[in-house]
Amino acid sequence: MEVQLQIKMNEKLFLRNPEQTELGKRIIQYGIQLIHEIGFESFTFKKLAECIGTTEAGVYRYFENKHRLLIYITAWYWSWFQYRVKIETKNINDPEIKLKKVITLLAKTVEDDNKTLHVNESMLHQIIIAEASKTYLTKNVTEDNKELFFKPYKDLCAIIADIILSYNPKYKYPRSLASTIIEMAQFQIFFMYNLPSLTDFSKTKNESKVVSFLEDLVFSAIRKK
Amino acid sequence: MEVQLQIKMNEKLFLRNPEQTELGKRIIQYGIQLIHEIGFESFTFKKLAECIGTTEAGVYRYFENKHRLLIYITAWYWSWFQYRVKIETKNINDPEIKLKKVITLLAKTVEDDNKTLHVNESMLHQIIIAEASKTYLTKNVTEDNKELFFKPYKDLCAIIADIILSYNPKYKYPRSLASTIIEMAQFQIFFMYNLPSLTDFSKTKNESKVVSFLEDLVFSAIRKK
DNA sequence: CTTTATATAATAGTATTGCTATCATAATTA
DNA sequence: TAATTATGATAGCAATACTATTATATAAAG
Repeated sequence: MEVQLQIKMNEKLFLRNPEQTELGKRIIQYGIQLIHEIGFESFTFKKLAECIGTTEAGVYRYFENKHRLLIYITAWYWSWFQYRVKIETKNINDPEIKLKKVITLLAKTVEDDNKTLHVNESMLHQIIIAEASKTYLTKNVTEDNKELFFKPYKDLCAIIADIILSYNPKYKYPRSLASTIIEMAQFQIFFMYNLPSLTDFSKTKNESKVVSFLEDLVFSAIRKK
Repeated sequence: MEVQLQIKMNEKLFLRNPEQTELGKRIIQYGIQLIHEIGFESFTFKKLAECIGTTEAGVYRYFENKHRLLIYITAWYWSWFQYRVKIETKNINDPEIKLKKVITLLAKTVEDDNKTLHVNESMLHQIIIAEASKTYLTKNVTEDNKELFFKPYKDLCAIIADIILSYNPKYKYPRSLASTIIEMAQFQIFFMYNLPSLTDFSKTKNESKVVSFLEDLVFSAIRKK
């Protein structure tokens, strides 16, 4: 039996649904690969088109511009991540264990999930680390936010905030702590590999250390005093 | 008596020292203004040139490209910030008070410091919040890091890590906590204004709340248990 | 007081980026 | 069989990201 995973995406993110055609799927697949390879700044639709044997105009039929494509794959990632959180924390009632599970999921390298054929999740995770902040660090944040482009990210933040509150209902900053965990999971990994003196993990380069740091930080903050 | 502040910048950041000429200073002054106004993505040397009454080629004589200019002003900001930390924590021995001072400096709006005539620090702070991550989230990090472009940021991180250690010499993650404080001071403020559901400060929009959150986070983590 | 160096202005030019538009054709669907 | 739909092929255009050349004004050095 084969199980396949389909994620329902915000329709305003694309001009034509890339999940529904062969070319569309290749745009996503090789888009992820190319951004990973050369970085978002050097990435162009022309290069992507050459890479998948179509024309620039062909890619533009699916996405308004490369920034929209980045938002699309980022939103896809966080939706997928939320699904993982749900299945991985299923039947766990202890909020401490739940929270630890989430932190591990956030900071540890993912293996490619074969349920989504054209998405390499491991590569995607690396893109999220290096590029995802660029989706919202723009003059368009407010508009893009109104279109609900960041909904998957915000929903995840709300889910984590809820776990925090169920651990300690009196903790005053559940959402800020949630967004801190998410962002720092990405940033500390990026720093560890690229600017190691900004972390304490320079020698080992082990994502478990990031997990330990975040767990210590979070549970110190929310432990009932 | 007039006191003026000069910050010695890494020579590799520019082609010609902008501090030493009139045009150079205008490039910095109006560069900050224009990036603040239209965002780094829309910012071009052509627009800047028009804005200050020179030509595109004129600006290129000072900076290799706009990314270098962004690194320059970011490095300037962190150098200046480090100087502020030094004078503001002078004669304070208690590491707790020191750390609180640093957090306040990080998260609270700065007033324009008249010691630096051509730099509007308040505007610059807003650029740091929205654009500074883009200096290192590139495929060039490693190279740029080797050229010491991020030294001011890393030095500040080390200074904060030292204060953390003097508060609790046994704390295991002083550097990661330091970079977390710095990054989160910027991100929580950005979220508060632009994606408020990622924070707990949506209604008040008050930077003091960010300070409270960070203080709570930091001192919970480093308090001796 | 002349020579030299320095800073800028003015202009031109080129490759790449970031698009939009049009037309033809192949493959599906009604 | 007709009508969509998806793609391919080609063209074109304005903006971006530079580099190069020449002229001129000014300041510093001899």
